[in-house]
Amino acid sequence: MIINMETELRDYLYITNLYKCITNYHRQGHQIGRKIGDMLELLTLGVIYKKPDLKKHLITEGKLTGYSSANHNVEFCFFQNPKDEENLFGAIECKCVGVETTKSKSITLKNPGEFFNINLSGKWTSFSTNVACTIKDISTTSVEILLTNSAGDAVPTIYSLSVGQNIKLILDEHNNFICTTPNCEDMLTEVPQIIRICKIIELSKISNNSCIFNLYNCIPGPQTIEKAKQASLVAIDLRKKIDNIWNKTDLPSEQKKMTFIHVICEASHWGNKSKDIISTYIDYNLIVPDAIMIYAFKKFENIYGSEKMLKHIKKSQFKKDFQLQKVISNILDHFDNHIFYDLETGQYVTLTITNNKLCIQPI
DNA sequence: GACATTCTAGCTATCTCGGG
DNA sequence: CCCGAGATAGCTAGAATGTC
Repeated sequence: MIINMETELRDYLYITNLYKCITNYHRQGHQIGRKIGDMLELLTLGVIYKKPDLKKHLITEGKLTGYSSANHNVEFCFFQNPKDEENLFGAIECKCVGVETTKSKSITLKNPGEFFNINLSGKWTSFSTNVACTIKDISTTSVEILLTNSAGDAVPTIYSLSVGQNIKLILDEHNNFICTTPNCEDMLTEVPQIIRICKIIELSKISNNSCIFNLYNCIPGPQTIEKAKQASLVAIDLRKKIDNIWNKTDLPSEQKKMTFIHVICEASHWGNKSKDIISTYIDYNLIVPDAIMIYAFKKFENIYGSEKMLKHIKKSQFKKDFQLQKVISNILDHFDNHIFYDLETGQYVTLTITNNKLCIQPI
């Protein structure tokens, strides 16, 4: 199957569907975030391995020195002569920026009947959805809360939260208000639509008949712009060194020796300014659709189990582990090798070597 | 091979600034 | 003055590397 990108592209920022998937694993942000990056690299590596003429020029984690003398660790480097790492002609850098979960405040409540409010509204909404969370009962290990919402389109609901558990208040792209079950085990099913606002209520602890709630905001990757600057600098520094030009349009592409490709996932976090930066300075920017990343995580979960799967998501494992190579290859096949979606032309592309140069080609 | 150290890259807290 | 968005600064898990 080929993912129709119309189902994912929007003209506003939203919280990626991949977030729903990885939330189910209940891992720490750092831990799972790194693995998303690694999965993106594995898929990219899988594409390269399917092309023997690309693979034979490949060096992974190469240290490249730019015009400025700065060193850049680039995930995938292509040399005409890979043995001696001579004559660089291509580089691929992968970047992902996940959902940021920031604590907004901590609230302590003592008696049944006490409550706090959470507001879910955005610039685009003409109304505001107010959610009131009222304490019904406090036991030694759990708290019963009543949620009512001003939109009136959901009946008041009672939840029982154990210490450490959370519920998520969500406004989807059709302005539906949804509250997940405590410690939601399958957010993909519970929240089928695209999420525009997500706030988390977590029961932090219970002591002396009072309970403490932590409130979190979920924000779609505000630091994409920093990643954009970082990737752009690497592209420029290498371009100046190899082709002696600053700008990607300073030479016709057939006269350039080197191509820099940037692969991103969770593309819905990349705002216009971030996209403008990378498309100004980087030759090609390719998006891996959320649906492919989600499918890959599900596949790893099925094969390795949710406990052990993270161990298998790493590049160093890929080179020696033929089963892992097969898993990745099958994932790519499942999407008819339509993995990279070109940000600028809006079509799926594949990597090729043409006239000793790294190129992309529409498929 | 076990343990320590360093490094990378993604996550999060804080600061700043502008609009209401 | 408050709030929220954008920008910056700082933090940390896991991988890579070094040391014994």
